[in-house]
Amino acid sequence: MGATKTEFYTDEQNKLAILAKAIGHPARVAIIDYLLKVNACICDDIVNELPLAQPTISQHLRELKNAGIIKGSIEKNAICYCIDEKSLEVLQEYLGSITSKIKDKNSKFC
Amino acid sequence: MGATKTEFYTDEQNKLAILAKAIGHPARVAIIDYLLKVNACICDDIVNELPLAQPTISQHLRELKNAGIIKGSIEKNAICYCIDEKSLEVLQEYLGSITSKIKDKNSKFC
DNA sequence: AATTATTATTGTAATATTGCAATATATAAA
DNA sequence: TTTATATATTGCAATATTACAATAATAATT
Repeated sequence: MGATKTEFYTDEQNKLAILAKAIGHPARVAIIDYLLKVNACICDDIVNELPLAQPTISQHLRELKNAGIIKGSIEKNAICYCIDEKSLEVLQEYLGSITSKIKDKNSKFC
Repeated sequence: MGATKTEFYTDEQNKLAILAKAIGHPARVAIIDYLLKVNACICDDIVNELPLAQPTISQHLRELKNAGIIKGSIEKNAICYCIDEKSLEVLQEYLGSITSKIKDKNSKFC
């Protein structure tokens, strides 16, 4: 026990869960916010911005990257990270479809 | 170590992370999908729908409820769960603001 | 080549999550 | 009141996540 039964769910359900999970930590929300604020790619500035050690930031960046939320490219001797809006749109559209479905049906069930 | 440094982040960052985290498990995505499919409130039908034991479902429902994603009301001798679109909209709008910001700036940084 | 700066990896401790059996609770029906 | 039905709680084992120190790897600079 203890392990998620990934194989039971649809690919879409798993994909959405992976995306949401990646955003599901305040440090990673803060990283996303920071990447937006500075308008682009940042490297170890994040380490100075957040109260976390460099390996921890690196770990969070990897998780965001694995989920497809950010992408990184080599820039001089640093790595340049920025947001990949495509995957965020997937999640956004999912949420949008839910809220619009509920509104369409104007359901007042509970 | 091991504990998230919640107190450092803004309330909004923590709130968004809690919402996203709640969606960040395929079982909970499946529960949301099912609640939508049957168009309303469901009780232990979820237990028959998903490959998880009743206590596990109950636990996932509690997490969705704590995050404000679903709400439950007592209905006969069962409890009637359905989606509370308000909190999903918060997350949706956050994601929307990100993607539109990126598109506005038409940034090609990496 | 040695130094510096930036990011990644490894190992590990603390904590959190996932899942379930067993049990408890609560309400409806008999 | 007993029985059946639906949901919640507790306790526990397995697994995953979070965070960091130490170290490695990589690339630019001197």
